[in-house]
Amino acid sequence: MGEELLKNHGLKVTSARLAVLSVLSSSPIPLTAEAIYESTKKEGLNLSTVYRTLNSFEEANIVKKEIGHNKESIFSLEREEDSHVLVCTKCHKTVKLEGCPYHEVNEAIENETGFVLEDHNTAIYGICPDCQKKK
Amino acid sequence: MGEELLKNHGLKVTSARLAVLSVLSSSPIPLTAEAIYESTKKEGLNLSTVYRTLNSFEEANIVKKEIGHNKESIFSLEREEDSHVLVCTKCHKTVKLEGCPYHEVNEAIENETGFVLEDHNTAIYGICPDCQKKK
DNA sequence: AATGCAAGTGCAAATCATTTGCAACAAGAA
DNA sequence: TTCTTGTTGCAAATGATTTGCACTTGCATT
Repeated sequence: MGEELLKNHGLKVTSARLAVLSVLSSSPIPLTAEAIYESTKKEGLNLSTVYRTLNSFEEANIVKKEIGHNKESIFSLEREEDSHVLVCTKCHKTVKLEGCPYHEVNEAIENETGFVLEDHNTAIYGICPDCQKKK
Repeated sequence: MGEELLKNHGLKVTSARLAVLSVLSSSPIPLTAEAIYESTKKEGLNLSTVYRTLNSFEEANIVKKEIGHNKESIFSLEREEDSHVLVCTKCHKTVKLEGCPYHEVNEAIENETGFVLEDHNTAIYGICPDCQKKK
């Protein structure tokens, strides 16, 4: 399944890329390079290969790279609809949001200032109701 | 002038802290630890002292720490009004915004989901009108 | 003003995420 | 199959930030 995708984006089909792609496509939330590396242990990928793969994917617009809660990069497949996820910084539970909550606001800023805003993150961090109780 | 501030927050008054404070208070935009270090060259501070100072300041809620455009931490004084800055990623020109553009949206998300959102960044990145023309 | 102790500091070394140089290797065009 | 070029592994480099340790300083207490 990943083969098509890779070819369409002008990338050679390799087992490393297929492995990374498969991990990403089965994850509902953005992952760190490290996490992807762990999930591909069976394929025996090298961590730097994972990084290089993710970077090619990003250039090819197959994945989106954002900055995670602790400054590490996190990667997720570029999906059609821009869905956003709330992530609890305590328990890592996640909740999907419909659409992009910041879309209108950003558009307004662009119109008022003439700036073109950088693509924003799809992961929004906070503390979930359960973890608030556990306080 | 910084002495009061430090004491009020239960921090010892040291020359390092006063120096960092003075650099921060005369900057309209958030700075990296490196930049602060450079600006305090005359005082001969050690870079790790700058980091430690900034971290104490953050714990004491004197400064706000955010993630800059290239993943480095950037620090700014915690000012009363939450003013936001647009920063051009090409020329680094900055534009102040009035108030917090994301306030209502975030509140809505909190109400809908029960999450308490993490404090968000005051630096918003994009490309300014001039740099767009220079394309 | 002298003293004592906890907190602050400099320095060098450690750490963490990420990148890079280089040699070996595999994908896909010819 | 062969050739060219992109891809990978490995180990070492990098850059931002942190930390261990010995020394110094702020400041509360004599």
